[in-house]
Amino acid sequence: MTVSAVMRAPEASVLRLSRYHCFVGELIHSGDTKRLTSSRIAAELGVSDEAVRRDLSYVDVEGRPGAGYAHRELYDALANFLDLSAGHPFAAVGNRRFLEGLSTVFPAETFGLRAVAYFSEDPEDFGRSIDGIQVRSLDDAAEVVSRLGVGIALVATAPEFVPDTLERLYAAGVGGALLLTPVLDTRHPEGMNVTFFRIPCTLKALAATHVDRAAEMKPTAPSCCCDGGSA
Amino acid sequence: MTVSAVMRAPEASVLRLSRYHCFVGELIHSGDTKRLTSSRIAAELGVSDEAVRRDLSYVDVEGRPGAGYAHRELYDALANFLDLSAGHPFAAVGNRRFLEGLSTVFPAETFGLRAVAYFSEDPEDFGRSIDGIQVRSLDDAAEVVSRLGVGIALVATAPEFVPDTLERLYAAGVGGALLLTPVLDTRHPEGMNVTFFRIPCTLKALAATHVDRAAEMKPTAPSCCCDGGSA
DNA sequence: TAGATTGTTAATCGATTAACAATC
DNA sequence: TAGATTGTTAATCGATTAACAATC
Repeated sequence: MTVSAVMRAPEASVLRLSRYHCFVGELIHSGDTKRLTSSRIAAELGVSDEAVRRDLSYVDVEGRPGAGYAHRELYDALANFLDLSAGHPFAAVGNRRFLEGLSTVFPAETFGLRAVAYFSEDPEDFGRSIDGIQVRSLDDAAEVVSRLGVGIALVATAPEFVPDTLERLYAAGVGGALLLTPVLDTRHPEGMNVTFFRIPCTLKALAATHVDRAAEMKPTAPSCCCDGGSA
Repeated sequence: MTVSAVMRAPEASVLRLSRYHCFVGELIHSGDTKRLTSSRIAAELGVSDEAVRRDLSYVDVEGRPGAGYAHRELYDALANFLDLSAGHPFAAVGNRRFLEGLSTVFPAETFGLRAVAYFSEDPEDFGRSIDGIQVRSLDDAAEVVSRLGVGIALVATAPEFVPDTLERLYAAGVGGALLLTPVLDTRHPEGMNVTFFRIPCTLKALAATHVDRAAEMKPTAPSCCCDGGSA
């Protein structure tokens, strides 16, 4: 990155950069020593190598022409850019069963993250623990969040609890939330960064595209999903 | 839609159209009779009204200038465009706990979808039921999927089972999958439409943006998240 | 050096926004 | 009719791809 040409990285780049962070973390973890070049990252992750270099230009790291990037250096630079610590803490909100099941679907440590607080909207869940972490009421959010220094949360409550949950998390100091509960209405605390992920909408979109009605119109274009149908 | 100007709807439009489908479905369900205009949809869903009209131009429906769209007509046209039936069936794959918890996070019927088959990779789960549906082995996928006419699936297995799961689903006739398990590698059966959703990457991206380092560079631009920070 | 790969500029592509005539 | 809203065209914006000089 040249010092003068500081510019905002597009959302899409930030998302890809976070994938590179996961990927390089995995390489380091597995003791990989092969050359780490933009085209290797690109091939592995299904993006173009120009995109990788363009994305990395937002990050304070330098590659070596002819050689590529140093694993650790790149990892640290990405972590720094993304404001991530080692085993970056996050909170999760949802019913106990879901939270329990989640940890096998998404083994946080593998990705350099760490669940440090669980909240539920169901009083029956309070006090029970998941992986040694007590499930608590959102009433405790402010205390827990500030004590553990949590800035981001995964939210998967029932739909009716979403607005309240987001407000309480934000009030407690959580600045960013990934919302897995589908809600149509996007209102949320001003200043809070919320990523809305809508399972039903994504499923519906899949129903639409898997028999692509428009396929007959673009016979020359490459097939829709071969180069990574990511969202 | 004019008949001659058939063109492929962009991915982003399809995703928004599926949100309109959810939204209009909810309006119908709640007996709403207020005018249904592009600007109303736009305001409610946090998109621009031009985008709504542009999106709807891909769909075989006509609005009435000065009046807007007929609820039912629009709903049916959207369902038709998206290839959706009423209570569109989908399968879900994951551990039992997660699947159980999922149904409160994502009440499918509310969104015009219906879980008709559950699969687990854990033999302990086989035979137990969730909401009256037996959890089965993926060995039964072909039979179940073809019998129930399932075309799409929600996949949330542990990471190591993902490639096998996708292959078996595809072999069983499932053409589209939403993958909630984070995987870096995007390889999947050719011809299968897979949407990769990566919880850890999205969380990391949130860590990056909630203290937006680049904010100081674009003082004139509107704040990043006020008009719907959707992904 | 020769080969490989970076970082960046220019060209392309696609999607969003603005604007407005058509029309209920 | 007058007011409101559609459908679409043109203008803008942003992101991706291509290309290549710089450089290890």
